[in-house]
Amino acid sequence: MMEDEYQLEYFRSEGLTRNICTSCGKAFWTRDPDKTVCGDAPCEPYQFIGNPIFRPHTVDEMREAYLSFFEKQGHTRIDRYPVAARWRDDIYLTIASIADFQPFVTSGVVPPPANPLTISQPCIRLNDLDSVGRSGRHLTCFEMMAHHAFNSDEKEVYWKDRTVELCDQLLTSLGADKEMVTYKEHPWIGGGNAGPSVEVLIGGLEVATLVFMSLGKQKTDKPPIDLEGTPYYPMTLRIVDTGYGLERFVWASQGSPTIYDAVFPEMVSHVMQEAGFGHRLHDPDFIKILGENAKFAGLMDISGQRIFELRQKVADLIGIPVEKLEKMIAPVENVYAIVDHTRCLSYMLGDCIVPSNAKDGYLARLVIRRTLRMMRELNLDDDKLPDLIERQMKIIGVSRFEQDIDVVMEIIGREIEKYKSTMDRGARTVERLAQTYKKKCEKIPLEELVTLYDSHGIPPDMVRDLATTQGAVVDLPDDFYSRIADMHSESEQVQEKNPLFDYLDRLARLPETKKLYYDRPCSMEFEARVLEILDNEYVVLDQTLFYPEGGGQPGDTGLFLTPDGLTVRVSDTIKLGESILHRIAGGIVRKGDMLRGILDEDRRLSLMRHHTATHILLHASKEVLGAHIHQAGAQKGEFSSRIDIRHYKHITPEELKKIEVVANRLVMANSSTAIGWEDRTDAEQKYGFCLYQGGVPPGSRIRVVKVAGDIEACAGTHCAQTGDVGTISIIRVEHVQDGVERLEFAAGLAAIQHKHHQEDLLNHAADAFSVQVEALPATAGRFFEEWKEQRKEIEKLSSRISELESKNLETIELGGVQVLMKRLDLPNPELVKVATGLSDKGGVAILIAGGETARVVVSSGSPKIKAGEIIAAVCSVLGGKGGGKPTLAQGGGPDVSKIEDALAAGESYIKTALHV
RNA sequence: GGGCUCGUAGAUCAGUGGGAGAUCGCUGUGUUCGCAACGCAGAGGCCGCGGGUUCAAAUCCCGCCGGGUCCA
Repeated sequence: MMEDEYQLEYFRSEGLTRNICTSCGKAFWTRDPDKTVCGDAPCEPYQFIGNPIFRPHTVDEMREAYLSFFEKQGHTRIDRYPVAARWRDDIYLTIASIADFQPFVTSGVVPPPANPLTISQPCIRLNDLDSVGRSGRHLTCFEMMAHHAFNSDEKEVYWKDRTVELCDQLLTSLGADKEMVTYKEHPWIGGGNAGPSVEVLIGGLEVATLVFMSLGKQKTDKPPIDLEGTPYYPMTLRIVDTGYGLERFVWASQGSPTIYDAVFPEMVSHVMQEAGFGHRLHDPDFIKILGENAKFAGLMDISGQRIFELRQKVADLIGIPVEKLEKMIAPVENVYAIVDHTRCLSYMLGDCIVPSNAKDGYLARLVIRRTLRMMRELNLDDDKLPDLIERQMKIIGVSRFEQDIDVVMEIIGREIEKYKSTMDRGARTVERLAQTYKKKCEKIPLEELVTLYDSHGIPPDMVRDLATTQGAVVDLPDDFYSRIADMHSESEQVQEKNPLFDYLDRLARLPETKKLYYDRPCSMEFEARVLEILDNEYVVLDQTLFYPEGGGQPGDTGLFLTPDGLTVRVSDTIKLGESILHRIAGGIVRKGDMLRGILDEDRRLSLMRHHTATHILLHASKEVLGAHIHQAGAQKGEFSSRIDIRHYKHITPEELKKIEVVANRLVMANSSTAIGWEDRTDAEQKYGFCLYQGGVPPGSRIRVVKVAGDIEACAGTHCAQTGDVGTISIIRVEHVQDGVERLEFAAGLAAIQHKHHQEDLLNHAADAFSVQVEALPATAGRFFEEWKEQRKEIEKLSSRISELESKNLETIELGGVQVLMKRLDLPNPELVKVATGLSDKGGVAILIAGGETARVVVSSGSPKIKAGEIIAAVCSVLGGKGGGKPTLAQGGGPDVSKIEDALAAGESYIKTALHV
């Protein structure tokens, strides 16, 4: 597949030959004609440990060396993008440098910020979490250094030969020997795109991948190529997508045992000191063991069970028992992982991710909890985590982050508290469970472990450890986590297709609907010609003032006036493709007619006020709560609207009032709203990704709305001045999910209406107590207190009554048993007391209370008489049912007039039972 | 966004349709020079809220509110 793609003129002119790896069978290019293996793991072991390939560089030095090299080669240096991929709705985290430019640049909709360009993009990948710290080379967070060129028919920048040539020159500029480099052919398919690619290997380490993205699943006018049974079409853009691993370059430049030692020297030594084995850093035997371990780990894919194989191999080589090795290595691996994870967290939190139980916030929490778990294994106190993260942020450079370091510290502190309480709660739950199963002499079943993990977040190995100390046995299979994964994957659902999509073909023939609502946001009437009518339900016009649903703003409603003078109701407006559909409810509209359109003015104005108010509130929240505030969803309405914002704790009533005041100050400042279409790339560079609060709009140009300091890409209709909003009143705050707070508010007249509604509620409540509204809180409090006291008093009195009653009651003797049968109009608890007072002494009582319905209590102290059976007989006379235990039963029935008969039925039952 | 799970005394929790409970804490009291420990007595509950089913709901069903947790 694609063999021809690798016959580069550059390879030929430089004298490289194409060999086949005797180990893996893959083709590779090399300057050494005798080379037989491709140079990748596991075909070739690391050769650079203790024997660096490049001149020594720190992380910062290496990044600078790379970027300035490509700058000198005509590339423009671009600032890094955030690790939270807010410009995309398909991934949460930035996983590669090219992710910065997807989908709009790579699909050709938008020009790149520069061409060619170079960047060092921090990326986060959590796929190989288990290997981090152990393999010596895996990281959750790494910087992908890259140079990208975007080639089109109009502009050819450079392609394969130049890319490989630049790579060669870069490597030699860093001090590498060109003879050692191999280029392995590695066709690349992923994410709907494909193309030839080469992996760049040196000293047994893959340091870069050069991808030539040139094919896509999306249809173009060029003939397709078949790859693995799927047709791929040549793309309009051919993209040079390179990825150079910054950390791997630094590692290879230092030749240290692991990547972690090279990348985070200060952090590794700090955490080692904290964990109490810092002295080992200078122990040559220990360093040798680490080196051997890393070399073997480099040759293996260590996941799951493979870690045991690795341990065995290294132990054999060094000649110590595997248990001893485990004891030495495992804590160091934890140190490495902690150091990696804390840097990952610095980027996540520094780039304003808020930990949560959903979405990207969950990924942050996952990493935090993993880190805490490993710290506990090293006996490091939880409270040391903020310090570690602070150190990392300072090493990276605090100015490189948007989030305030104090906020990051507070977030971490809160997460530690949450983790502690989850673990404490978990420990208690496990303890109880262990006792239960221990008593039953059973193993704790898998099912319980699944519930503990899935519903309570308690990892199974913790359950096992805790249960064992309680003396219980746990049934824990090795493939626990994959079982959980299987369980979850069963519940996948299919996405519903938009039924309107069927109209797209018909609409494609029509000209784009002219959007009058942008030019004349305050106009409410217009004339337009009918271009098309779909299924007598949707009307398409040549132009319209009706705003279609979008950005959380509902579509406009209103009327059409036809040439015949008839009115047709417009119940909704929807955008589909480049056309705007007006949904009509009945009425007759003909193609070609000129119509007069009239909006529901009050509704539309209210929606505009709410939309502008949404932007103002977001800005006010940011001012009060911090830089991390961004929108997690919003819905506008005519009478109230809501905006969901990311925040790491509950908004207090004081903060809420402050937000409301700030928002209303912005309203009163009466600043003008500025709205304009801007080039997407320019806007992103100018305003940052805060632009995308309500999702990412498509297209090369975006509509930028500036309201009171807030700048967003937004398609909605807005007030011309902030003062037009009138007033903003926050109705309530709601906690939607962890890390997300919902503000519900009303603007303009709706705020006044809301105030009226609140007043009505208060007045009604005050009327019920016959007091003034001002006295309401005190009065309600007093009533509730008195109610509770009186309830207690009633309880006391009625138990006193039942005491007195039971003293006065006359029993009869039947077959040696004291029997009481009586109508007694007392509440049920007292009936029970009277009855059990007798049955406790061996007697039997049948008590019936009258009222709306009859209530029966039967109590028996005699083994011969079952209360549950008597009650059935008694209640059936009363037309009802009842039941209970042999000693005590309760029931009732609607037929109050039959109480005497019911007592008689009870008596005859007892007589039969006692053979009297 | 989807799934699971929990809301009962100040705290931690039992209670699978029929008498609201345990442990700790709290108050008083006894023993003590005093404290601790212990003995005795007592206070403390809209069983999250609202509907429904039932003769009867803390318990079953539905909705809401509030926590927790796993996954994408």
